[in-house]
Amino acid sequence: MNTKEITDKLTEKGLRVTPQRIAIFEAIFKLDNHPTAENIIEYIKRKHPNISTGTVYKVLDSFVENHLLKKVKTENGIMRYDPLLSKHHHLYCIETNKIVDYEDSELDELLLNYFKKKKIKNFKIQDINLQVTGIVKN
Amino acid sequence: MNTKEITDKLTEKGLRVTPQRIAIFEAIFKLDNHPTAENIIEYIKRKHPNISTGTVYKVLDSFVENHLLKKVKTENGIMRYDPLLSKHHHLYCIETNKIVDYEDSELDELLLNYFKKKKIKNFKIQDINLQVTGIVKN
DNA sequence: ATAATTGCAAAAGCTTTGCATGGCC
DNA sequence: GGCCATGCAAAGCTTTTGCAATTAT
Repeated sequence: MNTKEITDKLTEKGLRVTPQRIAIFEAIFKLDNHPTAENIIEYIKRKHPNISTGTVYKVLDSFVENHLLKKVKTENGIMRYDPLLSKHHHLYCIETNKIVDYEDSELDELLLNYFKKKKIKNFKIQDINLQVTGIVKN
Repeated sequence: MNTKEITDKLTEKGLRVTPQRIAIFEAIFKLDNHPTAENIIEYIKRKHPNISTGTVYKVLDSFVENHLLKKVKTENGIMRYDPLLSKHHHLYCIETNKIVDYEDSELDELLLNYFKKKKIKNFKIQDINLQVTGIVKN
């Protein structure tokens, strides 16, 4: 994801292109492990020491609203950010806090069929999300 | 769940029986909708105006550690508490913030079999949890 | 030009902590 | 009596907010 691609994505969504926004976008891809706001701020401050916390939070919110990122909630309540936009689930490593994306349409169909058959009363399903916790092996 | 039952449960776990602990346990059952710490505090203060925030958090932590409650993380990062201890999933209502328990062994088997067949590389599964978001209908 | 974005600092909101006091076993 | 739990208040941490100054279009 280079600067031109980021610029295009922002423009496409009607968002103004600023150095801060580009830096935040880059950081999320470079950091790669569903970073927290703090991770992002720390990373960016190396090159842009003046970026402010408030700005990063505002930009992240706006990216989530504009479907450029997804917000991922975690065990301890700290939010993390995910650039993978297609439907997917997450594997949570309880030892390292790593979050691994898990994408499989067979699983999604399985779940969809299950709930089609089961028919939960008094509840209209909008989204089904699997959280798998365990340990990453090496 | 009456006072005697609560007392027994606490004793069984080697926890001292105090009026605060009993009140907190009662509150969670009376409130019934996976209450937040704040919900619990507000409820208890009607009868026990002197109970302190710190105590409630400490007691809740200790209950979770001793497997008398489960902690439920939510969309916005505020923790909620669940007295249902058997394996189950949650339906999240995005309109009312209600959390409904969903228990079905057929679903659990389905998931278990799926992952037995799929074999995720480099990951040892400990727990599988489904989060279904949608709208409660009346 | 003008409307949106940034930086800064203050504050909010939930949760944790330390310590003296009090209560349970 | 001894140890554990409570109350209180302070502080911690993540996130939000308000506003003047700056910047993108």
